Amino acid sequence: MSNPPTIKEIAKRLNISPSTVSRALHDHPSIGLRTKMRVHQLAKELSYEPNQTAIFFQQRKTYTLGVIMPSLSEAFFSSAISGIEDAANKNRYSVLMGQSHDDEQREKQIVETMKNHRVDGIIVSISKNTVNYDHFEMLKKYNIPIVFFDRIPKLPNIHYVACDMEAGTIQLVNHLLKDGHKVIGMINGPEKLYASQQRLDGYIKALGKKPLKFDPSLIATTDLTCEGNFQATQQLLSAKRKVTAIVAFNDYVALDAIKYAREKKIKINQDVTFVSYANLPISSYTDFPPAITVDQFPYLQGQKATEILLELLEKGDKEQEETTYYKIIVESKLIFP
Amino acid sequence: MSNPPTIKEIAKRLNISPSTVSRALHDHPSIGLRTKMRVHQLAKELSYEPNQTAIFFQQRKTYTLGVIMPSLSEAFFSSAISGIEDAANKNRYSVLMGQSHDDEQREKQIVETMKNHRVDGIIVSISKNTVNYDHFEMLKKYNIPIVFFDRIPKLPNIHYVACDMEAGTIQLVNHLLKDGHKVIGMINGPEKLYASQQRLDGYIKALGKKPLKFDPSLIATTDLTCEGNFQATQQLLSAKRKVTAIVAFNDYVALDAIKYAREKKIKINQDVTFVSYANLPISSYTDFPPAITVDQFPYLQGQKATEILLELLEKGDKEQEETTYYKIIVESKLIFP
DNA sequence: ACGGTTTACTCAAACGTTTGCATAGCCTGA
DNA sequence: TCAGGCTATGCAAACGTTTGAGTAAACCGT
Repeated sequence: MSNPPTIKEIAKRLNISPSTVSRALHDHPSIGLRTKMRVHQLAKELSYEPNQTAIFFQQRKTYTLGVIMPSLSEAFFSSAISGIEDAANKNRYSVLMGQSHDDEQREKQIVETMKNHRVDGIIVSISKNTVNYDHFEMLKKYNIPIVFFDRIPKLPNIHYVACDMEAGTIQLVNHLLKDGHKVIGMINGPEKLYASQQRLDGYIKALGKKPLKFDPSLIATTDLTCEGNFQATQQLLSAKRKVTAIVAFNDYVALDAIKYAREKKIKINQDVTFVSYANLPISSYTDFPPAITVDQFPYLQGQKATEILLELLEKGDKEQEETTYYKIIVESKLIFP
Repeated sequence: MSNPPTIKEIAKRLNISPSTVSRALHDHPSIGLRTKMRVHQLAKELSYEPNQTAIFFQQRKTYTLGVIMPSLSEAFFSSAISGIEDAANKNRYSVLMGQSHDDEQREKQIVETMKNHRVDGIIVSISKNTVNYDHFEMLKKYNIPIVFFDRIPKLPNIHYVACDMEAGTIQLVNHLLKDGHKVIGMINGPEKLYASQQRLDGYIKALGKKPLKFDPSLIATTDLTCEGNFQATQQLLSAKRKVTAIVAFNDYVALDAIKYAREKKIKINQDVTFVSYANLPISSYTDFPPAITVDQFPYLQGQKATEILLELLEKGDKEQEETTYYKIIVESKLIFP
């Protein structure tokens, strides 16, 4: 017999029924000690291992979590994934991965595949270009819970984990104000990104309280390309009111902005203070890092999202109708490189 | 009926047998056109979807690849993973992920989990601390092919994809020699790493041809921590023979080395030229990037590894005993940031 | 009209495990 | 002694799909 040993096999050899073997292996109380021992003994001898696919099939549960991210190689997401994997692994779950490349079709296809694989739950950071959420709504019918991560769709009754970038931005801007900055510019990301909105809202709220109201000409947007970043920087630096600080959308944008500013002979963090978001490892290697960066703790967020998903899975079995939705906000923190 | 529709369900409603339905759905030639239509029709109406777990179970195939990396968040690996996922996705395979954190036990456990999940094949970059390869050998019994990636164990008869860092190093050193450098130091990684050996071998071979033979005092090793990097740099800079170029183990090491050198008022890439490996995105943001960096194309390597694994899977079904082993070497390339 | 092929379908087993229910044997207490 | 209650086990169905083997009916040419 070259095939791996099965419960049936063990049963036959011991002249008992498969059900007894199954129960013996699970230490079921109604199985005699003697039989239990014999079963365990033989199982070890044959180095029996349960066929998980059979169990998945039978139990309608795969102990697998689906994770869908726009990109697997981007630092923020890969940190998150690392946190997810660690948390999942600790709870004996496996992780099935997919990357959407910010393509709605691909995202749909991945969701489909994961549904077919019967993952128990899904963590997803939606694609920038996804405008239709049917593929996520559909999962409800299949009883597959979703935890949205970082990029959150505008849907009612969803679970999510994200960083409150509005609050983070308020903190950040307040810090700048306290340091005496009066004219603070912002290089924001594409308007339709939720992340951009949050930053903008925080920026406005923080400034709104102060006499020097919000000035739209101090907001530039970038498409996140290098050229876009330069252009936005140029726009801010040539504004009528001289900015003394610039809030950049993230560290990459900040570094480009700094690069541009240096070419214009501006003294970084003296003439103009640059602050941003992310806390990439880069910062410690560059000579002119942003003065402050808002860390979003992607690893922690990933962990948190996983824990929530696992909780949902546990609950799902017991109380079918659970109407409280997790809306977890991880606090960001100002880092001074 | 709240449960998802099954083949049986369709069969019952149409008063035909499940086998007919199954074959109809697969466009089996022996099913009448009329019946086929009726089946497809009803399947669509009920929005039938095959239960993959049942199929996995029945076919002993999961269309899933296992990927084990030391870390999911490190740039090199996450790029590789991105390549793997893209290649797998294109071939309708899913990817199950695990990170070993360079821990042998965890690696073993992940292999175990993946075997239980009945992944069809595995791509693995082994942990630094793995000294025993039984868990990989064991997979042969289960007919699960492995493709080793980048970090390759010393085992006979294995498939692997890696970058020939020896050749890359030879190229790199030759380039330095051509530029007139006479005394070239090296900051190498931990000796037991294969990656370190390759770099060393390349270094020696490149220098061996020249009159200025290989000088052991020009080799420092680092444990890859920041302090280790500084220390190694110090060692090289204070060597009796004044080095005019330093080959660093990777970009991170190089950046630390450069940082240290700058503190010692050394003019980067003038007094001493720094070169390294990786081509991290960092390089373009830092003021003093390594003058040359050897790109290993992790994304491409990941793709390649996946393609090989898929080929193995196809072959495995037909010719059980295939004795040719893939040893794919991806060529590295010198990049001048 | 009859042997033989083709067409279109059914049957039943198989994949490996779990689990509700049945039951045989034994013990216990009144 | 017997009802009742354990203890240890077996039976069989179920999960959903695929597939080899079998077969009834229709069709063919002669």
